[in-house]
Amino acid sequence: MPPTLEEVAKLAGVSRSTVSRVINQQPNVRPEVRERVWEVIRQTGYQPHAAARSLATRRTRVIGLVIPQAVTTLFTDPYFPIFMRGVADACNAHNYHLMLSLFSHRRAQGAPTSQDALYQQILRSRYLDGVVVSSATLDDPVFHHLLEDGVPFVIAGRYPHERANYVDVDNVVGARMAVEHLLRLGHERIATITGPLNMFAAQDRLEGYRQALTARGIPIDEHLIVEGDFTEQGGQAAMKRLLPYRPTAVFAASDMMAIGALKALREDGLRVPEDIALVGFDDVPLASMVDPALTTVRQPIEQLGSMAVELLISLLENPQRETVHRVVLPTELVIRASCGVRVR
Amino acid sequence: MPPTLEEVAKLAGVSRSTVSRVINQQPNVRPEVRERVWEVIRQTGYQPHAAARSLATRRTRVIGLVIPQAVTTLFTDPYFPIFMRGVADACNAHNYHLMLSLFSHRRAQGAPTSQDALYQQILRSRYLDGVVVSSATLDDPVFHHLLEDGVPFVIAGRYPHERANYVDVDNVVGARMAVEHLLRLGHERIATITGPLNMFAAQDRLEGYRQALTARGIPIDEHLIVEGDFTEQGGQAAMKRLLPYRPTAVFAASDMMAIGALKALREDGLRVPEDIALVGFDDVPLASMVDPALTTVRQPIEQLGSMAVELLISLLENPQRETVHRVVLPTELVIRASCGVRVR
DNA sequence: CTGTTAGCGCATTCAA
DNA sequence: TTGAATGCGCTAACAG
Repeated sequence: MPPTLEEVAKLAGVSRSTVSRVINQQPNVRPEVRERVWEVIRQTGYQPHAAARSLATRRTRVIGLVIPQAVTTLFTDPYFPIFMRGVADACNAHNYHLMLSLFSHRRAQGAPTSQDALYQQILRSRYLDGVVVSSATLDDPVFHHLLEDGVPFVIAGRYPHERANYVDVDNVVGARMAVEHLLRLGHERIATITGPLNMFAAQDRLEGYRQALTARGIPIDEHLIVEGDFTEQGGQAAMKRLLPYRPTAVFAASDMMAIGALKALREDGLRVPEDIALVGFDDVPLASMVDPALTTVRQPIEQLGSMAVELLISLLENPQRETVHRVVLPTELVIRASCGVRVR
Repeated sequence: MPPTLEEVAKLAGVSRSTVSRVINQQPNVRPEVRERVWEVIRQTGYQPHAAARSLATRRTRVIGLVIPQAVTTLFTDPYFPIFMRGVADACNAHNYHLMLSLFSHRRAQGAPTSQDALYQQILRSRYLDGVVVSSATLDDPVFHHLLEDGVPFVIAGRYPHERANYVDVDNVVGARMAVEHLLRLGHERIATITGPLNMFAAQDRLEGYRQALTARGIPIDEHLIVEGDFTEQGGQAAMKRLLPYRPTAVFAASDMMAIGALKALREDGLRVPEDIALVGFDDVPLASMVDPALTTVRQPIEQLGSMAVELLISLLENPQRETVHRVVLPTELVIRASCGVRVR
């Protein structure tokens, strides 16, 4: 049996309150007493009981990372682990713990509980001080529940609700930079493979594509816009549908889709970048390792995760419910071989 | 303010105990009373307070997934997300929650706390009912702490401690099958790129390699054994070191290393499988997508995660501390193009 | 500066 | 079958 506050107090010859003050770094404890208490804490290996503390303080120091409908994407795309590392690092740095809520597409066999019920349970049982939501679709019910239950939350990705705090990357500008680069290289028939359009990230990248072309006075050809799903297979399939329309360049809204497109082009005997230029988005590690190396838009994925957590924590620790916080991180064009520019 | 047991009891016109019995599915409540209480629970949206419940029951229904020294590997290798999906699914299925403890290699800036201190804190604060440990090295201090604190735990991967429960895949047999396959194809100068040898999985795969050769009466040539680190870059570097010794076939202990090796071979102008045969391990999604498609050893990664959780839960729910549980899942040779067999 | 007191919300004896 | 009483381990007023 691990020691309790009570026991530590007895051993140190003080009251529980004093020990409590010591472990909570509160003032108003005589230095020598403080030292004596620390000594006992060290010797006994005392550690406060999390549940007891939570019950008293009404805070858990646990934040949840909610990833709704864990589509296959998440597990093929390197985005996810990198993002999570950012999240985990920030939690560690601030002494918070991380609860992971992944909801698989398929209903778990043993559980009669729906994803919706699981949300409710986790959110309302007050396991969590706050929540980071990632990769949700626009209409995900989690937002409804979060708002209704008044759970503080931060979204990784834009979300246009008046009470939604979020951290996002500048998808519009990133995509525009990519397409502008292709335009500069002389391309005019530029196609795009979008992400699933029920996600804002996908919508925003498409918007960037549109803006770049429009600014150049090039009319949008809807045949050159095909919806993908952020996966490699999706990119490959989308590219096949694009081929009949003979684009000279393609902007894929994710690196994995670009890699899929690369495959489709190869199968069709087309060379990249000689016959067709290709640009991706994300700059995942794989992007620089494929042949030809992918020109792409780098987004600070890990930082996105850290920032989301840090924003959430700042919300938790100074509750200024009035203001809504939004952060947009910049993206950066990384030029490699696949767009046809000769790199040194 | 969410409702408490007390309030529900009042509304239903019964005592707290009765409501408690109802939510905990206990017998000895008159059906009509039970129904009345449920009705109030539904209407109020009552949900038990996790911390209060934990304090009383001394159980949290939270299990931890501890991944020590989150080396880069974890975030490039698709192994990790797939494993985690298995873990998360099993948790959802059994109504447990998942706490993720990732410890980054680099010390988080804000935190003066060492990884060791973080372990202590998480384990001893009784946030967790039990722990699944993955990807630990042999000498990781977490094992010491777990045993000392008496926290129930299951390791994903073999661990030869008398009190250690684990779930593993049959790395030895898997590796042996891979090498035997190469032997059958007529190869005799078979090299291997191992994983980091401070992990049992790496050791075991090397052992399988040795067994296959020895059984065939082929002496082990230490020049043909090079240590990698499970990453693509590591595989590439290892392959380069191997080239002077002119193997005719290579068994890489992970697919990512095999892909790295592929790259090194290409750079050297060698064709796979014509000039040199290549076999990997894992069967990650990427394995079937590279060119040539990788012959590899499939391990049931997702199942490994689920089984680890299920074993842990069974340990938690029927505490038979005497017995130690060990599960070894089978592996399977998947023959594709990179080994030089013509596939239909 | 320190101790006493009173909950936090629930499960669980024990009586009735 | 039900209710009243007790305590899980801690924090936070409030006195002193």
